[in-house]
Amino acid sequence: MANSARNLKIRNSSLDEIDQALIGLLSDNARLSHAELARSVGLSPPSVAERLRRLEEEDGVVSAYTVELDPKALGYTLTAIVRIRPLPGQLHHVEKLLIESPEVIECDKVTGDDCFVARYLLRSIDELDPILERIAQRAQTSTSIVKASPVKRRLPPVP
Amino acid sequence: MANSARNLKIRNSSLDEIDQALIGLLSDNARLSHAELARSVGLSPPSVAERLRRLEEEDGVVSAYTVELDPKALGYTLTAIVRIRPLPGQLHHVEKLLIESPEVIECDKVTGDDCFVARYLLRSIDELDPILERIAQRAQTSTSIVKASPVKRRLPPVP
DNA sequence: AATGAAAGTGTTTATCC
DNA sequence: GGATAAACACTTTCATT
Repeated sequence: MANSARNLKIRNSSLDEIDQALIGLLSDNARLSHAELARSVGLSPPSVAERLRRLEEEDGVVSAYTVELDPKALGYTLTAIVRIRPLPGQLHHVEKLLIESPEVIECDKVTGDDCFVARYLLRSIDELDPILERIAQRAQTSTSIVKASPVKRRLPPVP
Repeated sequence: MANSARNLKIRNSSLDEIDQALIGLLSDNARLSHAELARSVGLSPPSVAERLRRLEEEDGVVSAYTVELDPKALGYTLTAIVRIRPLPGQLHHVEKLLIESPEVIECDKVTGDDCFVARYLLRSIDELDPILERIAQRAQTSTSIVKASPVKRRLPPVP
């Protein structure tokens, strides 16, 4: 599976051009049929199905097919990146608070003075202060508002 | 489309339970067939197709179907979050450098002292210093290594 | 908004190379 | 690893409610 001998092959050499093409096509539209993919890469549909099975189950390179939602269309007009340094003894409370906040769409625990880096989706700037006030009881925070996203979330380079 | 009168409906009221269920099912597996989705939500396949068309084209809530790749399976063992403050006059050079670096999988331009927050995927810790050295000519940086991800990238809350 | 029917496509399994 | 063929399943369009 993902940690088998075959995996070493991927880390050390690379996926062939057809696998790369399949990943590229699916990253643009994960709902393309095997038949459509097959026409694009010049293989038969069963061959495409077998390659995808290997990418998913053997190599573990493809971990999921998912949907992207447009935050704006859902009314989220603002993204904030908040660095959070819990006060002594508050680390677990803070981590739990972040995990249980649905407006936190991503949170990493990092080295350095700031323990957490969280990404918040907000409906308006008015939501920010109450959120920070709640954390302020347990942590120091440093907030940045996202003005633009020069690199929107993209795939890891495929070797 | 995404900015029509219908969009106001979504911002102010909400998607119904079936639309929410469809989004939930597709977020787990974007390749589910209309037939499978229809069985799960208790509608016919053409009704599911029509609802998805509206979510995509009219509401603009569903913006894409995509694939997730496992960074580990591709040999990326480390994630770094780097805050970057360009030196005077270097802002555009720095932004271009970030956009053109494939190891940067996400970068936001933010308010505050740090101008950019970039997420790097690295094959080993040895890659970090050369990357930072290159930026150091044009910007001050502050680097955090990701130790854990209490909240992995998740969808915006659907009202 | 949703349905059923029908025509057109797509998927999957087995077999062969 | 890949192809073909055949049985089965799904998608899409349209008329209907």
